[in-house]
Amino acid sequence: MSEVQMAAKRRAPAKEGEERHETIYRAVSDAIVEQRLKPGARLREDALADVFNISRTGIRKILQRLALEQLVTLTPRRGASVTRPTAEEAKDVFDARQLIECGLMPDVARRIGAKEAAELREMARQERQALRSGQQSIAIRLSADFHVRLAQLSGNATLAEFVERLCSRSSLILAVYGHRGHLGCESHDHDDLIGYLEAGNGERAKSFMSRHLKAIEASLSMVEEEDNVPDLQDIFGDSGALVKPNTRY
Amino acid sequence: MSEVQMAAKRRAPAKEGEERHETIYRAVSDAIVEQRLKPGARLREDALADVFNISRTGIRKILQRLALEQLVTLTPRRGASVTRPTAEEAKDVFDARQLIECGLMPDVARRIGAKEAAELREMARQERQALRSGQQSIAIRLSADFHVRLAQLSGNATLAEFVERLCSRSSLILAVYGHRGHLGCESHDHDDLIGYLEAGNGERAKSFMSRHLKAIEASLSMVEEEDNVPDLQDIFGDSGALVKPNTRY
DNA sequence: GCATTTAATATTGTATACATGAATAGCCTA
DNA sequence: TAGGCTATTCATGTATACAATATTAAATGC
Repeated sequence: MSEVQMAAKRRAPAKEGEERHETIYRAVSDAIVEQRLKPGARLREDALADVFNISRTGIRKILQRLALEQLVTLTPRRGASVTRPTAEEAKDVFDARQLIECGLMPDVARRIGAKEAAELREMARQERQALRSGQQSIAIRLSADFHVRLAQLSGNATLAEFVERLCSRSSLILAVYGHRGHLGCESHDHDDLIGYLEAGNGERAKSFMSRHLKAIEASLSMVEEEDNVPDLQDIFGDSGALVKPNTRY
Repeated sequence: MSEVQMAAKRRAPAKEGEERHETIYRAVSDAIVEQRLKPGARLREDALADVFNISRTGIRKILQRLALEQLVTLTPRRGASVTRPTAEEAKDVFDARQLIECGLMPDVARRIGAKEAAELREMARQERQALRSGQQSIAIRLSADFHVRLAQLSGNATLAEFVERLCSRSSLILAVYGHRGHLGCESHDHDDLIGYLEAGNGERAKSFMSRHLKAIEASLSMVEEEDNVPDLQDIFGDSGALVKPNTRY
């Protein structure tokens, strides 16, 4: 049993229904964002229900929420699986982040205070630490958290929620298209950004954020991964016929 | 089972589950957007289940989706009701529209063709017609449809979806804070906008959209409606003590 | 031996029954 | 008669049973 499952089970008994569902939602969401559940992975209702000790009813509710956030894909009569973002979706997501996150920087610069800046620095520190200790998945999530917190500081809850969704999906995109060893966010980018914001320089922060996001996007290798069930005919073509069947499988 | 229910069941025939749910979702969503279901209205699961001849299970699924889109508010153990947007939410929504819709105009101007322009003009025409014939609720929805279609033309599905949600919520905001007789969108604004877009003048379209949205927002009367259970202490304060109890209620 | 059809199995879709908690009405008391 | 308490009613939360469909395995024909 994985750590997620164990943790969830330990937490399971003493919680009220409402909070319980939220906990499970976070557990699944985190597992996806941190790539412990990889794109394409099937999420069977029974299995999840067993793991979290609730009935399928509750699981379905959570899966639907995740589906609306586009972290999982719900195929009728086929069930749920972790979304595998396409290259086009990846482009859309990063374009959206350019528009929204950059657009928010002036507002953030206007509203940020010493307390908020300190909080952000602490988040950036944790992120660096995770990177140093090789916990790349954790680092990805912390990075997303940083961007979300930033958006929240703009004071616009609606746009902050959009950014939250975009960051979740970005984590998924990084998980699929990112190079191992080269995490999206450069180590000190976030600290630099905080500096500009704290100095009240919204425009500087805006252009920095733009470059920051462009850098992340540029670091991706946008090759669509093979299907789970690859079209062998397509892969081997005629040459495949030259090989005896059982030498490969 | 009563005869009425039997008859209704016979009537409800040929749709597949998937499509059926989508139909019901649209029915409820439209009713909310068109103000046939007013903010604050309770949406009892049994009642909806009866109306649409499905079990509460399906209704709950739909209510949850609407809740995630913030068209309905789900209060634990109290059920669902049509969301009553606060003034702050209204501001957030219109700020978000400023950022996103205006930001999309250059893209739209680049991608729009004769066919798309014609389609938009037809939508604008229908909207004017609805206005002329006094169908204000319909006009509000058509206006939202116009803005959504526009966003879709940008080619960014993610941002288009955001705009869709913002427009739905805007309809709710208009329903609550809008003056009767003064619909948000001026009659010919949309036609003018199409002109700029078709001319490929993205920057002009952008600034026009900005003014257009500002005009809508400015037309609202942002007075929060009284609560269902007003805080009398807060309202009357000390002066309330000077009045004999039974002269007011 | 391979392909195609058919049976078995597994998984999701839907409805319903029961449990839990909230709102309400009636009752009792002061 | 007003205030508070209790019992009833009503609505939602949750689990489970059953139905429908997809997947897998087996069997049969070519």
